[in-house]
Amino acid sequence: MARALAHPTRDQIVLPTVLDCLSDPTRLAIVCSLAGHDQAATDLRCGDFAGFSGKSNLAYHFARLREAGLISTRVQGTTRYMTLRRDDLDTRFPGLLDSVIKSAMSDMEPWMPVGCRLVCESADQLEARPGFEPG
Amino acid sequence: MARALAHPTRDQIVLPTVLDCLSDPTRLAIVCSLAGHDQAATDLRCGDFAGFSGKSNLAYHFARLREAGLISTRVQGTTRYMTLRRDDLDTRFPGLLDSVIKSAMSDMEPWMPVGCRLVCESADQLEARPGFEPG
DNA sequence: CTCCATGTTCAATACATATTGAACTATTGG
DNA sequence: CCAATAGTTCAATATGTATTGAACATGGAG
Repeated sequence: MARALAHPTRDQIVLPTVLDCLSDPTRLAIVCSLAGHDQAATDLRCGDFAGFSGKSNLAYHFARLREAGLISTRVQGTTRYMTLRRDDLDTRFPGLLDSVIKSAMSDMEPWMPVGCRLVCESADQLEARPGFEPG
Repeated sequence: MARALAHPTRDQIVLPTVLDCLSDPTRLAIVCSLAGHDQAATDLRCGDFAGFSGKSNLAYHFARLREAGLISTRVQGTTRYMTLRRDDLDTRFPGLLDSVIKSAMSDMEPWMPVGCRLVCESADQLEARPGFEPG
């Protein structure tokens, strides 16, 4: 069921909700990972963030990010691929996402959840994915 | 007592805390008011935000803003004058404050607490202040 | 000194949040 | 069909948050 998940429209995205989403260290790290992955060949799956927290906790955070309009989730089989809604966010709040990500990247150490570097600093695990073929 | 309130150092300011502060509609409105008041002759007092909420609730929000490093509070007699820590924030998180404020200003209506326009849209009350003298 | 205004502190409340583990629902592959 | 995989949903918990009103502290004005 629920083949297509509910996403807010561009103009349903509201600033306080977005900021609240970004204020959580785990979610901020997720967003940074997605941003750093922007031009890669594949989107990231839930499982790629296994180092961040437990599965059920990740599902919770992904739902919050999706409902706030920060990410879009594409369902494909049993896996879900996530993308940052860059265009929508840049249109709605110009410059916001860039400055947040840049600020976050410059000093993550104090607040970043353990295991984030797995996704942030390398794409090695991508090649380790079953069925992965480089572009 | 407590002639000088505790303020965090510039490098003690952390991104998630700042975002969390800005994610509350009341605090976001306060910050916007302070930003819009930047080049005026006087700083804003607690009482200038009376329309936002009750006194004790405002004290709570101002403490949060101060402890997060967003505003600095100068005590003078029984009144407290507030300023945005623009330089510190711009140094620490370049572009962040501007984009947040610009985004907030562009569509406040949906989330802004009642009474905000009192401070945002006019400076009439400044002249109504006891002892106010225009520059 | 006494009144008044400004703002804080405290206790109580109602509510939201992040995190956990266990149970459940698909979907894929042998 | 069977087993494994990916991820959700639910219930429980612990903790943080915003908001309120009443009581308190402090400084200025008559």
